[in-house]
Amino acid sequence: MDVKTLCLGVLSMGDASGYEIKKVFEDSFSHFYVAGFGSIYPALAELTRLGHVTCSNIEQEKRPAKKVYHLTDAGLQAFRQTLSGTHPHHRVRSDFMVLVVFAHLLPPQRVEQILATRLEDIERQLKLIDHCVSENGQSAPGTAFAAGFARTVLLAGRDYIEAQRGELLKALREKS
Amino acid sequence: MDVKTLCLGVLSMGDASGYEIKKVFEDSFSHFYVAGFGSIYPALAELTRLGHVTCSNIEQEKRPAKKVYHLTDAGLQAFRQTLSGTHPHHRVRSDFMVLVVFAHLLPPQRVEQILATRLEDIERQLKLIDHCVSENGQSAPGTAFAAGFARTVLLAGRDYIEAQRGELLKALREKS
DNA sequence: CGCACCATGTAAGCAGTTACATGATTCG
DNA sequence: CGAATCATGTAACTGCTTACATGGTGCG
Repeated sequence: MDVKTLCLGVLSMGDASGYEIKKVFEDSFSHFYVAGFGSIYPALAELTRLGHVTCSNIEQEKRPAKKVYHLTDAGLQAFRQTLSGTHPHHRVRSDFMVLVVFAHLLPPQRVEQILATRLEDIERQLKLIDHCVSENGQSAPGTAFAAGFARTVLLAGRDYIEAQRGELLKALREKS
Repeated sequence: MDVKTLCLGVLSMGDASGYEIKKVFEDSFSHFYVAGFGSIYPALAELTRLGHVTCSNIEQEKRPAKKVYHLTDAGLQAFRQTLSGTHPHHRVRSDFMVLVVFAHLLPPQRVEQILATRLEDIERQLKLIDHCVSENGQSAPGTAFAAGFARTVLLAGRDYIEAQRGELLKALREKS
């Protein structure tokens, strides 16, 4: 699953500019996919070349002109095709977990800070999800399921850290 | 956090060959970091060049010779340094979530299969973690914390899918 | 007056994946 | 007898990140 495919997905929910697509990535997809301008703009150019999207230049007053992209039938078909052939991977790459595993090589104070930072990040993501859910009144059924899934998993992680942080720090302080 | 750093981490737990390091990645780290031979072998070569590890050729009977790597003091110091400067990111890249969000574009049967596959993957990872925990009697305190965290999060995800799958499929079938 | 937001792009570089290449041993 | 395990590596490719480049508007 690449950025091109995700852009098709965003555009299947309505026309948008590259800048607006980036915002959807940040606001709604950030808990399972991250992408910056450096990958989105080239992806949109390539999709235009392939005929999966069309592009209109929209002049604006008191604002820079923007390029609004629109999903074509061929694009929607290609998106469906890609979804059909995609295995439901779910990969985590967590520096947080690495830091925790090797916590005994760090000052306990630093470990405390790592846990606190992780909790803050979780809280931020929870707020993002709640905001999305309250804003998009009736969206696709999958969106609600995905939001609920993410919420549940984040809450479980938060509660675990809060419940076990004392134990971990005690063990680390005892060993040193 | 790159593969080089992770290799230093594995070697901080004891000498190992590239092949054995790969097994540690698969058995113990797979739920938060994935790496293949194509990144591990070049990483070890680079670490040797940097003096972070030393390498001994060990001939074996009825088995190919292997290169056993050993962490140097400089290597451990470099590892600690890297850990100190690493922000505890926790990024998820989930094709599963993408598929769920756009479930309304797929046949309900396929969605059912996606959820089932995800449940199988979770079950597999849970078994891996339980196996690691039971094998490594008394490891570092961070390892136990990390295993518990991963376990908790996986269980929460599994339970959510099991509780909500019926609702999702009902909604999808109603719309089509 | 400085920062954040709106808006689009390019180019260099890096990390990691995938495929290829080789070959003995052991187990079912 | 075929598949899995043990064992190491290279090379091409891909996909993404980061930094650069530009510039008007609105807010505190």
